[in-house]
Amino acid sequence: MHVSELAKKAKVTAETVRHYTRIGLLTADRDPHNGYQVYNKWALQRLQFIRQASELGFSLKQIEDIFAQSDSGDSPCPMVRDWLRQKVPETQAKIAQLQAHLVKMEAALAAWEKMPDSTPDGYSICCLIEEWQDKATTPETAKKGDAQ
Amino acid sequence: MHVSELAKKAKVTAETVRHYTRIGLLTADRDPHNGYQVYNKWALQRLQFIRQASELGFSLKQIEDIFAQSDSGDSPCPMVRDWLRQKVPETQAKIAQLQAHLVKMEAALAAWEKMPDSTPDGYSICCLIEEWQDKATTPETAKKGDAQ
DNA sequence: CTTGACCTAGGTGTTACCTGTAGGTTTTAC
DNA sequence: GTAAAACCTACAGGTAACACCTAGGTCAAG
Repeated sequence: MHVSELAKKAKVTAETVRHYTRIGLLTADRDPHNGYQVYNKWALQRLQFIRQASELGFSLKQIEDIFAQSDSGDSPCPMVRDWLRQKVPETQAKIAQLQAHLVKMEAALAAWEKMPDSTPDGYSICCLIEEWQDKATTPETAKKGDAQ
Repeated sequence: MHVSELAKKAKVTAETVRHYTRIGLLTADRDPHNGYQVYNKWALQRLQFIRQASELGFSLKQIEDIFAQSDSGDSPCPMVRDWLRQKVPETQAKIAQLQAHLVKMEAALAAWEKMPDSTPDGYSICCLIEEWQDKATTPETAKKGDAQ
């Protein structure tokens, strides 16, 4: 099958398929007739695997490593397990951060119902965002974990 | 103050300050003596604003727009409010997705305690990830049905 | 006067794609 | 029976939001 067909089957864009092919995550034969990329069913399986892993938060680089391990005849499972164990607390942290933001946003939206729009006066840019700086900057939730 | 001092005060890296300056989010005077960038307290305020907005999920592009609006004498508040209103459901969706992943990961880790590592056999790449494909993907989402 | 900490500019690297261009192929229309 | 429309392809370059690197200029201390 060609790029688009494979893409449809895996519910990704054709460009994504090309991207994965470019970086070597997928391999394809060439149709001698027109030079098109031709994928087989193993490519579909790999692609589905990539999407699964990707959705779980694995980077394409890591997925490449998994494939390399697998292709060299070793089980990638222990590696994957280790990564996942790391990912659990990371994901929890991300969720916590997003939830904090959500709370901020909702509080802000609620508060702003009563606040007038502030015209910039040289002191403040947008009271809507600055307001929170005072109340909302997390005192104990150090956000140094932002920089990855 | 120079780059590093400003960076320290806002708890970002000097590179970040330079980046924001390069793209015009921050402005600086030049020390005529040596050509160093010199920031004032308004720059610090803007930088803190950028960080606040950024953490709320605004892109630098959007922040640029907020500044442009603000600098042209109009209140950016209505714009910001609208964006935030959009962001709330988006954030909720992200949280839901992450939580789903978390559940998957934890379930997988638990299940894998009892599963053997699979050596690649040509059929499967890593059972640890593939296993879930069956359980975790929406059951009715049959992936055939292509009219080709 | 050298060491080390800081600064400059511009450039490439990163991640995971997306967009744009130029052209080949297949289908539909007359 | 051919010509335009519709759809496909490949490859180059762009995007966000920085980080890092090169190669050098500057400044206070020893």
